[in-house]
Amino acid sequence: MDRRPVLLRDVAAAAGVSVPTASKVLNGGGRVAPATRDRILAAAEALDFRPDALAQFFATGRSRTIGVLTQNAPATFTLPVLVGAVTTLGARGLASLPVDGLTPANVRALQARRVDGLVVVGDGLGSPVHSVTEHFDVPVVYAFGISDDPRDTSFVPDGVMAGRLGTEHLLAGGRRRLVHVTASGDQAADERLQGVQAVLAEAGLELVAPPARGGWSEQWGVTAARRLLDEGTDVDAVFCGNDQIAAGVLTVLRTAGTRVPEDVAVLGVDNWPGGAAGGGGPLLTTIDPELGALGAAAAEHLLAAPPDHSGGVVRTPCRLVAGASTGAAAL
Amino acid sequence: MDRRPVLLRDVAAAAGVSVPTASKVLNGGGRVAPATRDRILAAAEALDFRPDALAQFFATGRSRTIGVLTQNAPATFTLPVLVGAVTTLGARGLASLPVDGLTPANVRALQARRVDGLVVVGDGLGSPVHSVTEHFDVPVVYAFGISDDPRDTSFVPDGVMAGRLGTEHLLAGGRRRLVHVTASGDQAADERLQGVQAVLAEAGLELVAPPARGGWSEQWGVTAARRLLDEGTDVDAVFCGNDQIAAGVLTVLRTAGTRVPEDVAVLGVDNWPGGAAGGGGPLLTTIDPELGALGAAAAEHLLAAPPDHSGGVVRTPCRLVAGASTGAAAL
DNA sequence: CTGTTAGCGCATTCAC
DNA sequence: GTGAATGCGCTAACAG
Repeated sequence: MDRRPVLLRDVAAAAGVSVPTASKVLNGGGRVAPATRDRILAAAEALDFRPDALAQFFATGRSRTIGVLTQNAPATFTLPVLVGAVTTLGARGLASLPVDGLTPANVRALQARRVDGLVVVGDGLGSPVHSVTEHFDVPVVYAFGISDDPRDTSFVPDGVMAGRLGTEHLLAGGRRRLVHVTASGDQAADERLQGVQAVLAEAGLELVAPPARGGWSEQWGVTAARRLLDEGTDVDAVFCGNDQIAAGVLTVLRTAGTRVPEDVAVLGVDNWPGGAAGGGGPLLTTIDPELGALGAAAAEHLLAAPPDHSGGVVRTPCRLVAGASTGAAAL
Repeated sequence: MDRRPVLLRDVAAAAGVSVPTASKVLNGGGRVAPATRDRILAAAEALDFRPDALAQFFATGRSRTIGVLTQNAPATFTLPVLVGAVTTLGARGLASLPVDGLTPANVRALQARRVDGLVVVGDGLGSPVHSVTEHFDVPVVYAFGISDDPRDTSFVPDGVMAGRLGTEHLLAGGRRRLVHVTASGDQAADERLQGVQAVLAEAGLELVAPPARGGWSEQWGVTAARRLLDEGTDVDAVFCGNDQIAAGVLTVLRTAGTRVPEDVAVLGVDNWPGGAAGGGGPLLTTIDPELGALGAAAAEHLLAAPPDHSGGVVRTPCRLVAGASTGAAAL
């Protein structure tokens, strides 16, 4: 269980070479005679040599640890990003040091720990993430939030694609009279709306009413839906900016005796538990932003790139989750 | 950005002492004159000294990294446990090395990495986790799965408590005629049932029908509910073994014109998105197993304990999430 | 191609 | 109480 571990010097001795030579070979390294190389590899194999990671890190100056700096860890949307990043790193043999709060103290902690790279997880498109790249001499990537320094690379969900996917789905289902209920003054909302309008335009259509813009809440969904009913707008699909709004809309429509999806289809965004499902299979059709994949993509970027100083914003794809509310799944 | 870092020898020099002395002081260490101690601390502070973590790890032989070995990472219930553990560790300055799959190769990888401890995340109570404790000379703890070696410490959700909480909630709501629909041949199901029966017994009641035991699926919920209706059992609450079953039950009841919660209350377990919510607030009342907290507790155990070789199974508490299906929240 | 010489930064013996 | 000596295990730079 704790016999003296096999050291590199043991391997070297067994192979009849010096320690540095063995080191080179085992690191895939430099010019060594094939014969001796084989001898060394054989010896390492035979002795079950496993290099002391700590010594290696110390000697090379790399920790094989990546910092994950979240702006707001408890947040709903942060978690999947965190998981995606951490598991991706783990699969590559890299440890993660998750730290919550973009504070100077945390930045210092990460520096002290000598992380080899940093994933900064933001809190959505609402507010930019303050760049911390300057404070590190290792690569930094931003996920689910856009760095306020354009030279940084940021990964965010593709909001336009969300809008497009949903709208295409509705059109494919034969809907033609769409309205959009969403939040105002929010970039994510703007992008989704943009996607909606683009697809409609390509189909020679447009929204049957101006986008209804309020907040992200279920309450806003209720309000907007009531307004629609009051105004008697002729509608066959309500595309909501998120699932909460959709939940509010659904409640009102049902209460009013409107059949979903027969009379009106309803569609949300986020694939968020609170609104996305109910008894009898997926209820609400929604767009999943695939935040886990986003976190993974950001992590991969960190590893892949000899810091490609391209910078900029990378939009990662989302996915439609068909449910009953658009008639795509049985109730 | 990358000025030469401040070394311990710089601090020592500034304080006019030797390196070892400075080392002792900064490690909270041994017998040093208060005067010099203060001088050293002041110097460290002034120079903004941060010890090189890599060198420290190397010298001390500890990596401040904890392995997280999951049996099935993509699994639904594994994720919250992972997050709980990883964030808890991170908050304590410990990195995590998440590795999926309980394979010899992965065990070796973790050993090579010289982790200071290991959290093994299982896949529920269904099957025991094969103990890997023997392969490590650092503490190992098991979460969301029970090690097959009784000397290990395992953290699992308290199933009996889940049954108790739900039943107490139903009784508090005035329900008296309960049935229980759950899976068969499953320890988690057994525990929940046990909790249900215990509380009923304490209230001088019993289930109005034998527990209906099938699978964990929504389909089983449908089947069981139909059977109940067919048999005309007089019931005012259906406690389901999980949310999926509850979803099936709900569908049938509604279709049959039974009012929920007026005529019959329905309750699930898991707080699982697919069944737990719908438009208009939390729909299904359910029991949240608090798996994040479970993962956190397991991690804490690893750190807290001078390996308390107590071993055994620790049950972590769950929480009732009141929803509309038991009349606890407005529809 | 190979081995010799250094040194990474810190913590831990011990003398003094 | 303090400092001088030593070693952790490996990799990197040079010399042969």
